[in-house]
Amino acid sequence: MSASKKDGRLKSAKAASIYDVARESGVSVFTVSAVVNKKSHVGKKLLERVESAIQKLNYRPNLIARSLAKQRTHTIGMIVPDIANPFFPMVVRGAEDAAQKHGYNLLLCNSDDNLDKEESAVELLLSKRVDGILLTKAAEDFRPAMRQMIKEMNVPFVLVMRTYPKLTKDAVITDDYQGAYEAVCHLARAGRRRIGLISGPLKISNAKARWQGFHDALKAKDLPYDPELVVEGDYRIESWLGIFRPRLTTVELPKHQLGSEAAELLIQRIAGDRSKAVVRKLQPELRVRESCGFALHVSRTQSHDSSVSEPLVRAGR
Amino acid sequence: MSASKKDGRLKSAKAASIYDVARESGVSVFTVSAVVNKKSHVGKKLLERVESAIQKLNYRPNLIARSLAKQRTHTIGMIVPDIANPFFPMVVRGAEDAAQKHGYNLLLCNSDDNLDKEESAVELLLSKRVDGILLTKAAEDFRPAMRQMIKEMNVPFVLVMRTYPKLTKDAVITDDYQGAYEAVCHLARAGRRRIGLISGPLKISNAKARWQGFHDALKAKDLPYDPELVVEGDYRIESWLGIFRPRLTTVELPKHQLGSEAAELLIQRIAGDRSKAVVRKLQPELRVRESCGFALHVSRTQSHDSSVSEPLVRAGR
DNA sequence: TTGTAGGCGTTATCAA
DNA sequence: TTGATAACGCCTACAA
Repeated sequence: MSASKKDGRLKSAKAASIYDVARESGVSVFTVSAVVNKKSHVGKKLLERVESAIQKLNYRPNLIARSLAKQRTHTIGMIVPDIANPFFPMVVRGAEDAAQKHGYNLLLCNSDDNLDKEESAVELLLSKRVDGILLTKAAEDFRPAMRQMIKEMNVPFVLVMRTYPKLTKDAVITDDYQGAYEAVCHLARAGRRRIGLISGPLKISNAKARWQGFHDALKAKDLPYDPELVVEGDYRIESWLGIFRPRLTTVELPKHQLGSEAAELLIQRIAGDRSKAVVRKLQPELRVRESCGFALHVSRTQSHDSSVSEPLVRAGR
Repeated sequence: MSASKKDGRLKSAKAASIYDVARESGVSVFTVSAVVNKKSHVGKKLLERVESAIQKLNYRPNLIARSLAKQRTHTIGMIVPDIANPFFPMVVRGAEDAAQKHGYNLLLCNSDDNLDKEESAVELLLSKRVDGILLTKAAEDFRPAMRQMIKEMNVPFVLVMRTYPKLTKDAVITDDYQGAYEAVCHLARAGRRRIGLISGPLKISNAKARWQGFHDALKAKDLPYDPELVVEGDYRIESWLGIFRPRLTTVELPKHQLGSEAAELLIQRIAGDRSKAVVRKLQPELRVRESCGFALHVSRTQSHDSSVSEPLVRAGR
């Protein structure tokens, strides 16, 4: 009676259930459940029998059934505009790291910044009974129907990169204005007088905020604003940027942190935290490079992210 | 009896179930189920009653319960080494597109090319009863325990980017040898004599295959092999590459296709296709740039992917 | 410490 | 065309 042969027979059969284990070890399902979940003390004898039965049948708890019984899936839904857009992988990674740490998994959806896709993704995630949703936006704004959903939703919801004034939901965003402002100030202090900006499309609120910070800082420092030095690039430009000579001074968005903080916040809510909604503003990191004349590294966050950079401020001579 | 008030009350309550809908509309759960799934003809009267009840209660089928009953989750598990590695986002996007098209979702895991994490990810996915698994590898090889699991697994399994000789499982990989070989031949035909290679770490089989193709092609074309012209970069180098002047000729891996074909294959298996395992070798696309003296675009695949490039062959003068 | 039985929200079988 | 009712695999009072 070689086990391998027996296993071979069972191969294409259904996976063993808690009942199979109970039968095999001659105990009740309760006992098996207690063993599997390490709850309630189980006598040594039974424990051993159950454990060997589990081994023998290669039993693996069915998390779907557990989810149904406990009304918890330990799954987080994450909607991003496009995972292939270089901005998001690190955000997703941050979220996954935090999720993983707390025993959660990520169900990933791409919305292409298309409001219909976004809505149906939310619908789907709700039907799949995820414990919470991370909604990441790049360009498009919220549609009334979506705002309504978000408001009435009774599963936790954390917005990433976007929010709107009257929203009473959690959000994790970057302090774009401040990041640009400080970058300009820094360059000005370094004696630069012709400071330019490479940013994303100005119709996007983040890019607009950056421009505003850039603009206000110039004014504060009594420097001229020269439209010629403002480039409204698309986001793909960013991965160029580290190799220009002289290398450009940039403002790095804490992408990994963006994802991980959002996930942490979400998980806190899932755990039952009913305190007032928060909007967490993350500070970008100024990465000073040769373009500003000397190498100084000002770290304002403990960002994980150091591979790809979000372009922002550039100094000419 | 304003509906909004009633909804307000129900807000933090549990979501409506099929029983609630049945009660509300005075029919059996069967009828509701039939309406929801558009199966079995339901009389016009009942249909209307059920539909309005669904509307009123904001009923949303519980896909967890459905999964348990149907033994299908419509979820695919996808394991990647690191979504933040620029190679993978497009692969994941390809998989997601194909999955989405067939009504599947993606549960994403990062393995960091760490065999323990990889194994526990597989375990978890199996426990979550995903319908199939997409395993993407970059560097590490398969561990015996893993090979065993893959072999005995009774959920479909498609390997991406890696396989091994005796494996009798589906895989989608790139024809690295051929890609490099043809690129060199092309450059040689264009009259180039000093041809160099920028590749990934040579301990990785793909990079090795590329080097081999590069090497063999040089030999076939009677060109000298100069170790000085071979750079063993890491993969991050690739996103630089489009802006060098003269721009380098590269071999693009069909990343999106890699993901989508793998997912399509997997879904086919999930649907019950029991035919012999296949190893699909995707042909890379040679992107000819100034570095080879003229601009010709040779397309060998219908790859979606045109944003970031996988560096490969470079011609000097 | 261990067992029994009901519930979680669907689908599916078999009658009516 | 509809309606009961038993799975699906797990958790969890409540009992023993």
